[in-house]
Amino acid sequence: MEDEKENLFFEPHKRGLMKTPLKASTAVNLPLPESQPDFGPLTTPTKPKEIAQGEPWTPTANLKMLISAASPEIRSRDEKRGLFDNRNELPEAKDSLHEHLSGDEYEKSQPSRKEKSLGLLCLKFLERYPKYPNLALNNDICLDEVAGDLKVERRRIYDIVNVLESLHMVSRLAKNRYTWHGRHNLNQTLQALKSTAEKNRYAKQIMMIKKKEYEQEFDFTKGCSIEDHIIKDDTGQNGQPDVCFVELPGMEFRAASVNSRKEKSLRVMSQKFVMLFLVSTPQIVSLEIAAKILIGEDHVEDLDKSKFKTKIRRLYDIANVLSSLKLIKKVHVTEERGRKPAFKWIGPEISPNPSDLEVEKSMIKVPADSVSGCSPVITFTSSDLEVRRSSKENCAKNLFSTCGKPNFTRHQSLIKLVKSIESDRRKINSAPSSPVKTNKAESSQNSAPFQSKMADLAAICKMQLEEQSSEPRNKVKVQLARSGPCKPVAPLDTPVNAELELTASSLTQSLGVVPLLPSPLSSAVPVILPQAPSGPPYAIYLQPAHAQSMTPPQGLSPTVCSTPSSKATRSKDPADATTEKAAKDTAKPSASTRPGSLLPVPERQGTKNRDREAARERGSKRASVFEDSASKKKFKEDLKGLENVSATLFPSGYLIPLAQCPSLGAESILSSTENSGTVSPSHRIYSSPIAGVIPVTSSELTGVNFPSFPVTSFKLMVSPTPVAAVPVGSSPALTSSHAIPVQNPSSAIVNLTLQHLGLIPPGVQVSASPGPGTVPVSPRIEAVSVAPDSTGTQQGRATRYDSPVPGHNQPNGQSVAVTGAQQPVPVTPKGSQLVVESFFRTPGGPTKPTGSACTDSDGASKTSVGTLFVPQRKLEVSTEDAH
DNA sequence: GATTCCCGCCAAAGA
DNA sequence: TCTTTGGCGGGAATC
Repeated sequence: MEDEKENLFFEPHKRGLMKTPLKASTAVNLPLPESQPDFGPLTTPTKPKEIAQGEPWTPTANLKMLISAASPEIRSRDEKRGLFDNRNELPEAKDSLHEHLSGDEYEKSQPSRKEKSLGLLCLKFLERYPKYPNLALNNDICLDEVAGDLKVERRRIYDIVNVLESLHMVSRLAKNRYTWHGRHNLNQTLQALKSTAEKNRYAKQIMMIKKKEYEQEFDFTKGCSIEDHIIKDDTGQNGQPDVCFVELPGMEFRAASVNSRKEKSLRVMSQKFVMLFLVSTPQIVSLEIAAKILIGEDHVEDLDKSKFKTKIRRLYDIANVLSSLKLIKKVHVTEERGRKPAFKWIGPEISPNPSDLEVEKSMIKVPADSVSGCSPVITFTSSDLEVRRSSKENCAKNLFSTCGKPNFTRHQSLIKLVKSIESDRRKINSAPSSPVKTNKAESSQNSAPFQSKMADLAAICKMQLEEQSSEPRNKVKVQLARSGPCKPVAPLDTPVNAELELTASSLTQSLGVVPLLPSPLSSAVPVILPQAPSGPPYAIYLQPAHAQSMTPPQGLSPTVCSTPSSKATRSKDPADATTEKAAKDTAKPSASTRPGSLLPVPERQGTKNRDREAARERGSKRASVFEDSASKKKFKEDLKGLENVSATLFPSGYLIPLAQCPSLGAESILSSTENSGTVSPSHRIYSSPIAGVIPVTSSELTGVNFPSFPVTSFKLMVSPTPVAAVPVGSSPALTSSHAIPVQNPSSAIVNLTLQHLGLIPPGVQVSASPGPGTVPVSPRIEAVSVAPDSTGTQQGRATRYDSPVPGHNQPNGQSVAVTGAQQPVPVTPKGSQLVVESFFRTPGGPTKPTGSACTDSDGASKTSVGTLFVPQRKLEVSTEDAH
């Protein structure tokens, strides 16, 4: 039926422009283009009021109106049936009613809250456009016009559009103008989101949160505040890079503004929310859990209840829109604590990438997550080396893949960073870039036209890179290299891994990349999501690190661990000792209770602040919100100093190569205090994020195919940035980063990445000079910070530059230019687009028509497969999910 | 009392 | 400087 609408799309903006959105109060249903085919493009929407005036309100109409007002369901049903013929009449009705009814009566006739709901508004909005519009037609959307037509504030339209944009159903064309794509890109987007979610181990996070809840309920009576949850969650997310936004090639954001506030934007939240569904089994997600996960990514600043409430509000907004899209529906999950509002995914099933299934063959298992007892194991294919090797090309490609994306998220922290390293960047940037995204949403569909241009850009970039590469630069030696973060971890983990191997295979989660360090850094790092070979190409941007993010979130994590229950469970594992130790190194600093930290002074400061904060939060949750705010502010201020330091070291806003994730995951595991103990081979309880805990024996585990943790192997595009893994930002990393003078972030990143990938020997360093050619398109790309030292887990962060880098063409990766400093200058949209597409292309994946250099590398692109085993610690409670 | 979520203030970003 | 965007949270409608 939706198809029916195809080709019926009318260009709203051509129908009369309403510069100023009408007041919501006057809102009434307006005729939609679809419903009024008569409307020519140039047709001027009838003005209800005008029409109404002078027209007698018939008793029948009056009755109709009253019924409609009194019974939203009826009205809604009428709308759905397309029988809302009175749409035009409604305004009249209002006026008439106003005249005929007394004040109270009139008020009653006013649209109820439900009628003004965002969901209903979204339905109206959607009615205006065909689900599958003819792309050849002009599908522009003028927000003002829509707002006017729907008689709502433009603000509300933004809410809808932002969510739709997160699904790439619309894309911003220009100020006040969007392009309607309908559902053409929906599946692709969902696929990308799912892959991203897997990489981010959202399923695991959900599970952990649930687990913690259970623990709190049963293990100790002391109530835990939201803050506690959040903090713990944070820990659980170790190192998980915050995903800013998943873009599809050609669908990049156009407005820098869009990126500026990205980290908290409705778009990002919407994507994350959707991701939760895509990786959950059953696909039901409660708002509470979703909020916690989302907040967790925002770190310290979001630890108070007010933030939680705000998040919930936003989730409702998003949920309403998604409901209107028929992607989710509201349900309730009943748990020990009572019913919780939740939403169930009713949208299209997104099948895992075919390639994902391959992964499981031989893998090296590393306890991925220390989080409370559940220690998921990240498995890497034995062919990892090969992957790395091949990754060279990918690496180069990845490093520059982002070139094309001028509009990466740019976080404030980035701005700071940018300033601090501005001088460096100047050297680097030469390429002209425009902040504006040239690509239209449609571009994704019509990339061909850009191919040649993109190819040119790629060539240019390549040249520039080569030039740069020739330049010797100071390099920061990053020992991340081959062993990468994993190395240090490996020894410790070995025993655990063995166990895991025995039991875990079945439980593996498809989290290929697990950037899981809870480190705040992660949030700061922009990540490039590896795309499944078969999956649609997409880029994920890590959320720019907040100042807070820079500080080790782990500080919080320790807290989590400290919980009695968690400790008990964790300690059980023999591996714990080792892992914990490692974790301590990383986490301690952050631990509120542990003053002594390995962190450098700045870090400590931050840690202290954090600790203070954490202590305050936990100890005296009661602190008023105001206090929290004040303290937070103070904390932020305190962090500023740190931020400057860390910022430079850990620029945020990069794309992180997922391929690196494994290592990260390993690190995260180590860093996480909880992980090791969690897995007991013999008897485990599996808890599905959604469903709750299911006791499973090891044998069961192996034999059982967990729906919730389907093992999917995914190919990671070897992103140039091993750094990505770095982001994992374990606190140690931060520390190290500070300690290490990174003169040239890019160089460090490159080295790190290469080493990490095994492309170059640890000792070898490649100088990456950000060349003008590299043109880090987006400012977001920043220097990479590496944390070589402590624990060996380094968390370097690679920042991704948006510059289209021909680098991918260079197998060696030497030429890879990583600009530590990015030029603020945005890359030309075209270039960016090109980059993006090619960048994400996996060999198996959609072939890129464009002959851009990127493609070359693609062919070679390797993906590292990562499997995450998530053996569950025994949870005694199971959640009941409403379906 | 809890859940939903509308509403619009106001600041950031853009033109 | 004005406009566009959109984060945010008060508080009211509903449950």
